Amino acid sequence: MTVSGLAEQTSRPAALACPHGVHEGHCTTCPVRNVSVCAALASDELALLGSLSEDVTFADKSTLLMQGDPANAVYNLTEGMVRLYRLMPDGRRQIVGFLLPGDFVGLALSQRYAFSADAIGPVAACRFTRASFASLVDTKPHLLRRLHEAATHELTQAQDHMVLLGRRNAEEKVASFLISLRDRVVRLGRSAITLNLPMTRHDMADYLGLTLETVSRTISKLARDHVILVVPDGIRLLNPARLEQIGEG
Amino acid sequence: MTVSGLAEQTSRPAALACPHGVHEGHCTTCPVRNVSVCAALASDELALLGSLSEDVTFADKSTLLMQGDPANAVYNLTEGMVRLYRLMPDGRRQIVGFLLPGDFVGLALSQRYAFSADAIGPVAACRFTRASFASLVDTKPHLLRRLHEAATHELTQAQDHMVLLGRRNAEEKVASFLISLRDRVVRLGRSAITLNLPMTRHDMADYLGLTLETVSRTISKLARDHVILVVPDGIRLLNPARLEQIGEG
DNA sequence: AGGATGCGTTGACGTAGATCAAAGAACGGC
DNA sequence: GCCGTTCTTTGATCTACGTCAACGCATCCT
Repeated sequence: MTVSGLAEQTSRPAALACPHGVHEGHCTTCPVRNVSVCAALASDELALLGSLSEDVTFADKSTLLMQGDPANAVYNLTEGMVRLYRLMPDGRRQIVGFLLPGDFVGLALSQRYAFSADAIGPVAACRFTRASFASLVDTKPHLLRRLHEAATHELTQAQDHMVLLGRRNAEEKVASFLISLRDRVVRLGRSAITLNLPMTRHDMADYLGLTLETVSRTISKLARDHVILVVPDGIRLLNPARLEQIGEG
Repeated sequence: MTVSGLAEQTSRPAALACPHGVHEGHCTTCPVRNVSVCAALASDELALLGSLSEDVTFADKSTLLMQGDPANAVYNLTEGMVRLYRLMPDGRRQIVGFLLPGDFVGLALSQRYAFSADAIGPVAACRFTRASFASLVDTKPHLLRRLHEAATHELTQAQDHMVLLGRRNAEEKVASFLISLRDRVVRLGRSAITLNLPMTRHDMADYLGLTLETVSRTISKLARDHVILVVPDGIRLLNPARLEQIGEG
């Protein structure tokens, strides 16, 4: 599903943007050029980082890593979307974040993963072994500094999300979810008025502390009130052949 | 108020305990001996850190720092309790954490504070200027590493709290709040069966995403069910003179 | 002493959102 | 094509928690 019509917001500074101006916006094709670390690295380090990584892909719904597993790898997303979540023993799930291209998974450098992660649709990523990543970090203080900044930024976002979960109603939750996702997508250099939502209502609900029915009703209401415009299938809309079929139908 | 009777839990590892075994448990009298950084510091660095800090106190309800203010200082709590919170424009509040002795405030090393902090009861702390703390960190990679570990640990706790806020009911929220606070106090070397709760019902509610009435009712219910034992005033209970007065009354 | 203030508890009642249920759309497999 | 599965939407109903209100108890101030 795709929604559009979100009012433009004063954009927050791109916290992880490359201060060298070497890269135009985010660089998502290769992790060594990813803005969240590139700025701290010299060219020989970039080469080293590149030699340490390998490209991997994940199918829809496949698992990148599981909560409690030994943290053997660090991933950098290059294509697609990933959900991070915690499961309670009785099956209740809390999604703690969605990852977009350019984001890292498993950066904590702790012994075990604190959450599970799986692919929403096809995903491409760069994989580092934890050992090589950790040893690289050990020898490059400025890289650690970047890492710490990234962790700090995540912490701020986590606090934002606590406010959302604890003190916002359903409509506010859905609205700020759409806006913050829109802002992140914009920072990747994508469209500001149309937003693709590859995750299910269930995913959104588990992210927002709601049920899938409430999410569905709330989105319906936002569309009814003309706050957003729902485009059930953006791909088909943009495909003339299929459009004709719709016209014929 | 004080509660007791919380069942013993398998204790989590003290993530920030001093691995050198130099200190018995937490050292709360002075920040330079605080376990969360001590392990990474040599004696000359400890001395330097000590010379950079100054002891300060805060009265009940006074403000240590405010969201959005320039982050000029880092504090290390030595006595008392502090609440960290975000305010929404309409006054709704989300408490994102309570600090105990040994905890740091303002460690993010970012330009501005991401939350407000104020004292719950009298508080003692050590204060570092941000500049001196940051320059010290700049020259000591291993200290930065400790800092990053601390941030990572906080992030894990933040995710725990998201699960609580998004997917637990009122009774589960209050129960896990009491248990996790108990665990933290135990790690400070204090009593495991009695827990002091200096914050108000309102504070707990704003931490747990509830109203103060629901918190009050839930605690009453836990006491009625003999899950916890509520001691309205532990100080007075332990004071023989006052006890006699109660006996006379 | 007496009034104001803050905090906690409890009751009565209202409601946002959960739960239960049904149906349709899209998709993949055979 | 048909069937099973997954996802979404919508309606009806229920309930956990919020809201409103009253009251008791400390503490503090004058």
